[in-house]
Amino acid sequence: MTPYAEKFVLHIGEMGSRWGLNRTLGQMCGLLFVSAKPLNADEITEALNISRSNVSMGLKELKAWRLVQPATVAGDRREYWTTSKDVWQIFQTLTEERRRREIDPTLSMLRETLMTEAQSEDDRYAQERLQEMHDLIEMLNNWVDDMHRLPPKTLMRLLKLGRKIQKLLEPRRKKQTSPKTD
Amino acid sequence: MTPYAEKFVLHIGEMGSRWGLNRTLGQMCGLLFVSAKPLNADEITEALNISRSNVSMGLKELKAWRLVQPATVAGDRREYWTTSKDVWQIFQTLTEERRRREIDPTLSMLRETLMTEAQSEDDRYAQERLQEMHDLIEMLNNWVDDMHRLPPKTLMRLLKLGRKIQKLLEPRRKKQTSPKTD
DNA sequence: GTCTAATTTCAGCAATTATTGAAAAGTCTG
DNA sequence: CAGACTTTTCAATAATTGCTGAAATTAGAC
Repeated sequence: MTPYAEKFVLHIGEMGSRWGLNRTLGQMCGLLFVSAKPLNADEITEALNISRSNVSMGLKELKAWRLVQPATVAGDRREYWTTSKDVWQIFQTLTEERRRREIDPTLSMLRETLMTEAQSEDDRYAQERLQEMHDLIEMLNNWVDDMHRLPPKTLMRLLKLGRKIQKLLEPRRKKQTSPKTD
Repeated sequence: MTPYAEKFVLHIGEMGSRWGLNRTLGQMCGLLFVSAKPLNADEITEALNISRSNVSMGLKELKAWRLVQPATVAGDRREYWTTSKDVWQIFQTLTEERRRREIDPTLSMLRETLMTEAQSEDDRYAQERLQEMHDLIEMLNNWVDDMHRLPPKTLMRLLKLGRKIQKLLEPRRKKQTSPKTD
């Protein structure tokens, strides 16, 4: 690994541990991401200075995260690995997987808890908070789903538009009573 | 803590560890969130069955995260603590803090690395990936900033609109050549 | 089938992270 | 400013998480 790539890979490793992966998983992703060609397990082992078995386990996990894909190299029986080279694609996959692993179980828990009856004044207060949390998460989920269904080009346009979007929204208002914008 | 709150608090604790906090920090937040009144450190200690010193350290960290606020109770010299009762507010704070702790340093690293000259073909390839990553993060950052600047009501309206927003976007197009939507 | 190269598994060890109790520091009251 | 109450700090330890090498398994070549 050149110093150029190394700096990036080490940093992404640290970030990985904050993104549901761990240091090694992050480094593996980072390495594959900046590598022009797919790498085999031995190459990863050497580049990251970790054991062969660690690489094997890491690849297994990254497969489960849908962050790496196998590739074949002609005339080589070993398995090679890549990531998507599209950062947006990677970001989406990461987001989807985290949602499945974190948000969905939380929603289930909230729904389940909200089904049980509140036994006291305190419970009723908690119930309200839980309901609000549930509704917010559900709204954000729907929004994310909706955005994913848009053609990527449209989505990018929308993101780049930023708050200018407000101008498209305003003509729809029936009244415009408030002079302040926030 | 009633069984009602307990289920929630324990779950949020587990989630906390995936959101940059840790189990205890998550539990403390969860507990304060569903409590109608501010709690003092001893009450937290008892509710969560952890040591007094752990609570003290936890509160210190949560202050740094801007997730808890001190409150005073008349005629009681001890310090009491609350969280915002507005989930959206909490979500925003969490997002801002994570950005400061995770995204910003990553952006700096990317910029710094992109400043150094590529020494090889491989470096040049890596450089392109880094540039793309940098640009995507920057765009998302700008978008988030922009959204925060909107009045909350408008933002909520926008989120609830989901992909219907596309319809507002389309009249602006000069051509409408593609019949497919994705 | 057998031989060889490649990959996976997993129990044990290492490293990291979280929690505690005891002691120190801080703060309010008269 | 003494005494009682409260909070904080921190070194020691507990718990968790990650990594390794040896052995087992799988897959391809002949």
